[in-house]
Amino acid sequence: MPMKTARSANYNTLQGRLILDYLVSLGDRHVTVNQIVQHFRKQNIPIGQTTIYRHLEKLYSSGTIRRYTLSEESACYQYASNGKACQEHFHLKCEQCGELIHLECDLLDEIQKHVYKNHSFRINALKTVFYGTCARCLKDGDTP
Amino acid sequence: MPMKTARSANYNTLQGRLILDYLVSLGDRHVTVNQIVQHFRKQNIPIGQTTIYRHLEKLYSSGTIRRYTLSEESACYQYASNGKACQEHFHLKCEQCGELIHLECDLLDEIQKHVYKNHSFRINALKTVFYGTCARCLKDGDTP
DNA sequence: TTGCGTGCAAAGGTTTTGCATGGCA
DNA sequence: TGCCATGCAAAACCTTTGCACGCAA
Repeated sequence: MPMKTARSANYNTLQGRLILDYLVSLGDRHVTVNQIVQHFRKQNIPIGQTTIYRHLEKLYSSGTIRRYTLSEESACYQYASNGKACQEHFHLKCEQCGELIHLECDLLDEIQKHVYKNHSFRINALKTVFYGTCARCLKDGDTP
Repeated sequence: MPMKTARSANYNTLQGRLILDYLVSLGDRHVTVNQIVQHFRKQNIPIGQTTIYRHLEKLYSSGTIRRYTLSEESACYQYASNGKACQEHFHLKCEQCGELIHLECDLLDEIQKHVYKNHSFRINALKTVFYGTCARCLKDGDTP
């Protein structure tokens, strides 16, 4: 009998390939579900939004893409290009300009250890994003 | 003539008082709009959710309460009692059971300072959530 | 009396779910 | 052939808006 784990089979389908290819092609830009729907509609390859939601969920769970909740709008998704390396550091996302900063810093390593030791919580660096304001936007908005 | 600014008159109404009193009574805990609705419904003092939304908006604009957009759920509100409370700590969200943990820890304060000093990034602790696995779920899922 | 406050209903938007059909393996 | 994937429709949510009426000042 086939191992009936709680995981999906991950069939190789046209829609699945198209969605991932599109995200990869965007490089470090991020898109909303609606933008993805529009993209394929323009190409006359309409893909149901339900399908898109379900693929994004899978890709997000597996760490292939990142998910952001910028402002109060809908969620944004972005390909986690350098997959491996990014598991070992955190990400800073500027709420103003949307820039994503990869934070390579020993302090962050300490955080993970500290929170695990003292608070019994295992941080998932893949999904954790620090929101805030980047240096450029801090300068621009000095006197609002 | 009365200054006709874009601001409202802020009448002193029963509903307005009840809502603020409730938030104050919660101390540093935060609640969603729905929780507020339920609270008053239980007391047989039902207040329309529209009214609650509008009061929260005013209180938020004036800085009387804080607003969180934790995880992907609905917004949370909390009385800005002493200026301290939740803006000076982070939140941990368990990906397994969904529990939200308030992390009171000096180390986190250091993070903010460090990231600002060394990486010129101002972290928004209100928005930032650490995702991971809580103590209970770590135990439960030891051997999956 | 004036005009904001209230709350019902309805609309708007995002995301999820039910279900029958289609397609991968 | 057995499931999973797909996608339409509908539901489930959260939040906002329109409107008539009530109430504070």
